[in-house]
Amino acid sequence: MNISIRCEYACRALLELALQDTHAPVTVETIATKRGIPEKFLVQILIQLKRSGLVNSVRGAHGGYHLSRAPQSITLLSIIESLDGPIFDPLPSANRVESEMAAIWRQVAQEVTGVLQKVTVLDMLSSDSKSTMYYI
Amino acid sequence: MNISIRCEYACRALLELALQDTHAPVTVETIATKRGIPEKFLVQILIQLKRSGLVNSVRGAHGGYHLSRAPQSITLLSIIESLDGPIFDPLPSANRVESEMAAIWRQVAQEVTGVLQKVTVLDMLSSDSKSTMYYI
DNA sequence: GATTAATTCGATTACTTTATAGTATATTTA
DNA sequence: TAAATATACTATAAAGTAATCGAATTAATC
Repeated sequence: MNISIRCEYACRALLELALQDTHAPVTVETIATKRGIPEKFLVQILIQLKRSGLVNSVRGAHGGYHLSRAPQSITLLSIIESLDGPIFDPLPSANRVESEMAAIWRQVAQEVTGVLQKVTVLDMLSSDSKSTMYYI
Repeated sequence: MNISIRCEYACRALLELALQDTHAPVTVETIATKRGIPEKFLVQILIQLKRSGLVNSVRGAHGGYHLSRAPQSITLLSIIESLDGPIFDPLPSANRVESEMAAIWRQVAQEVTGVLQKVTVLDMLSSDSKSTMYYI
């Protein structure tokens, strides 16, 4: 029950993109340097975020990545699911068809989903000291 | 963001112990057989549950494991933390002293903690078809 | 055409989880 | 006290996942 470092990196990257209110593309290298993320790892993360439709990319000179929609419409749940797949899935009862715990796991999963849906990139932006000077 | 199979096994074992309303000890072998858990793996799990004070053990002939307190006072949070340590800890920002996401992660961790604290072994028992005939 | 930068692919390293085996220790019963 | 029962502990193997690196390819701009 933890957040993978992939998700942490993804959130940091999205924070950096969210600072570009003009949606101007930011290069992988810039994000990696400014947010302290291994560049090659970040590439993979951004590709997944793109496949899930959270970001878009522009190739070639002056290219890079930018958010595909407004920060307040990108939830923490969508970020986590983009990288790790659906939360609590598969249920830990893989070896049995359906364990005696399945109903409980489904209930917990639903409540956690609710928690993660309430948090958006805009919320992250508000608590990010690096961005405070910009977004006000 | 999933539940480990250790937690699943731990919950199944606790369900089995909770069926013994007299708190009579149940052997590892019995639990393993009835709940489909690898026996030697279960031993490790039960030792952890004992160290956390969720169960007690009796050695020797007619020994085994039993709950240390009432099912409704054992929460899912305490089970998960007994096996995996504190949830959302360490925060995924291990490489930085404190990342720009730390505040958000703490907030999410607190809300998830709340969800897991509300579920007890008694709740699990209620949704376990194997125990329905007994606990009513 | 040269440059810039994303995209894709393959391979590798490190770590964690899951599972098994064997031995030691404690308790009960006869 | 000997035998049987059952937990406690240690070590390690097997499997799976996470994280990282390098090189070649594709696409856009200048």
